[in-house]
Amino acid sequence: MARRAVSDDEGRRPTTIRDVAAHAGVSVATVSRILSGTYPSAPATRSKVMRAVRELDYVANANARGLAGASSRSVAIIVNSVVSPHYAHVAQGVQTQAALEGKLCIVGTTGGDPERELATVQLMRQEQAECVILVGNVVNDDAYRERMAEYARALALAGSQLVLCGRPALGPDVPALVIEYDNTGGAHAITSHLLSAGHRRILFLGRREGYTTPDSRIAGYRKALADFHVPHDPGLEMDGTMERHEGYRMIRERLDAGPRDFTAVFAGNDLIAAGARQALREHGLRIPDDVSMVGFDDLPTAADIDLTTVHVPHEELGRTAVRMALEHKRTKSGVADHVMLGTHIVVRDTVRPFPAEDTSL
Amino acid sequence: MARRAVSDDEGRRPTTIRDVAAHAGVSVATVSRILSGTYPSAPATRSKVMRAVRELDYVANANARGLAGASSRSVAIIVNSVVSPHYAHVAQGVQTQAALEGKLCIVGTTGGDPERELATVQLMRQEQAECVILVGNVVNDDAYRERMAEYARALALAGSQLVLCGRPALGPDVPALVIEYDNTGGAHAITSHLLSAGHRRILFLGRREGYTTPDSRIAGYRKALADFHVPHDPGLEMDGTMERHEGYRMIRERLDAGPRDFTAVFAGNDLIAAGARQALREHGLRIPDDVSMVGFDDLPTAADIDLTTVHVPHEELGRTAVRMALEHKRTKSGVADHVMLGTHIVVRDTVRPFPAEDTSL
DNA sequence: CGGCGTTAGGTAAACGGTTAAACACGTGGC
DNA sequence: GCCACGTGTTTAACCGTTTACCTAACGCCG
Repeated sequence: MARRAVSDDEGRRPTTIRDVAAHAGVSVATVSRILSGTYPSAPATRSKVMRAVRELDYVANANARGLAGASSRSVAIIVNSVVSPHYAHVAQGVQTQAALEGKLCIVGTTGGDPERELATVQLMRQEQAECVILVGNVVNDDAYRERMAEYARALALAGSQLVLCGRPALGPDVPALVIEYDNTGGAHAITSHLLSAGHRRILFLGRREGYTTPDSRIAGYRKALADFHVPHDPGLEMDGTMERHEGYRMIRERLDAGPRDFTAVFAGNDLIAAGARQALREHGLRIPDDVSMVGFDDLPTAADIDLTTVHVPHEELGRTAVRMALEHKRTKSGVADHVMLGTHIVVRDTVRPFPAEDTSL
Repeated sequence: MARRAVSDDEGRRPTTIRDVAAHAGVSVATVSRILSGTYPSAPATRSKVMRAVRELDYVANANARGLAGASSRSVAIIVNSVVSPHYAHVAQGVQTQAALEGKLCIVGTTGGDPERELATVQLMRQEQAECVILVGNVVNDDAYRERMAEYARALALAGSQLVLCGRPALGPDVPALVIEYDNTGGAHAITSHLLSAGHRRILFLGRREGYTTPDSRIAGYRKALADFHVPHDPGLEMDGTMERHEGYRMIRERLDAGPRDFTAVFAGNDLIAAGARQALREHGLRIPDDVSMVGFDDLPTAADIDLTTVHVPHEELGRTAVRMALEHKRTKSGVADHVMLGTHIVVRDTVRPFPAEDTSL
């Protein structure tokens, strides 16, 4: 008794495992076993089944499979935006490693809105994602952190795993993995690079109090100043977000406000650097002849403008996130749950020595 | 009769709709109906249920939901690579529109390998994606096309929908939507821009015979030459893929091979342009003073290097793909199934007039 | 006061797989 | 000749929802 006696060709029900079983003359269970591969089976049966699968062009229904308890699911990644190169490269790493492990990758974007981020995590929980990877910069707020910790616990309870990628840990007993990279160290190194070249008035572009990434970058900047015994002038730190046009705006405003009072620029990331560079050039200032400049991230754009910058292992960040999450789920919490990847500076051609009038070093 | 009498706190089964029903003192069906919202319900019952949901932190299992026939599923996008800006921007559009329609977005990458692309489509079919969006450049091969047509039919049969985004149609009776943009027109326009400025020897970078995107761009280039009665010199077309380092290589090889025999460069896309620009500068050639240059795509990098280029509506491409697919599924094939989005040139600062010695125009 | 439309909620059958347990069927040991 | 055994397959019980169908309760009117 066919479920549908009508013979309309259009809306025909897709082939199920039952159809395959019938076509091959075996039971449904046998087909399932042979397809999962995880069971002994007679070669003759096997080939019968495979032929049926091919002839009917059968593919298993992932929903049914997931429901029935077969584990292979998917990996979720949540980013601010797909077009931002920083996120894109991490996403690429996640995608690569996920494919390697035979899982697929569902992405959500938040546009930087913590509310949407929280909501998206819930969505991924619904979706039964094997792990949920949260990437990058976020507001550093207690209430937010507490909510996220709650979600981490909910995910763990559902057999999933929260991974924080490029952002600090939530707290000591929150079941989340953390993959960081050394923002402060990188910022310290590249600021030192400028200081060693003799620069003393270094403009920092992209401060944003209460946001994890700029906060730790500026911390490295300040520490380097202190190490070189250069007095810290808060007036040299400009507020702004990590976008190209913000870099443009900040330089613009600075130069419009009065005479130039800096010899070098530390852009919070390479995008800001690109925007800042354009504004500087529009003001007739050449890099590095008139002003030295460094950035952060080592995005492709840095190569275009020959920018000395800090290399961040974006793809490895993403790959490691997936690898660790899956590993952690296999061997229940045997491995480390917090790693810090290194950064290093990439010297190109945007820094010139500056003859220090005051060699207090 | 609890499924598990053991009281281990760790591996507790996640809460199901049954738990919610029990906790609220109603039946499972009622909970389901109230959560889907699509049913009358007494306010009292409603609030009881909502409270239970909140107290138990319940989220529905998407697999079960999908299995049981609730339609809201997900949108799949398949791209060459997430980090390539071209794909990233389309992906952003897809992601945006999907979120707007309340669906989430699963992505697959192919690395440009047709085999992997085919495999990924199968994966998405398993996953019950509402539509499968294939983005961008691909080999133009009959066998491949036939296989993809097969998959399009399989998807349609399973209630899904194949969408080709930025690539030509498969054939007249293949159930696939096509969202294209005007490669040939854009290439024609920007080549004309160079020709109008007096350039006659225009080097084309990034020919790749049998690939849809470069093929149609070079077609526009040739047509513009013909329209201006400029003899076509195949020696001015250089083979290469659409990557930055390829642009660098091509210029490098050209200039190493002999004296410069072109006054302008048409880079197959902006990435090639960026690479080519670097190679030209290393040879002491300035843009646009010594050599004019144009690109294609209008990626962010084009703004960095002030490149005159062709704007492609990447995000809109992605958004339209999702919108049309979903629309098409609602109103069975009422709407158009093939649209061509326009392109236009963006004039920046990489083209200078070239005093023509031969004004055959 | 009994019949009836309406409304809110319950019952149970799918959905398409997986998998533990039962089973059929030679095979070799005693 | 009987039994324990291993191999390959089937049977049937789930997995967590949705939803078609049914029922209880409640006015309302003749």
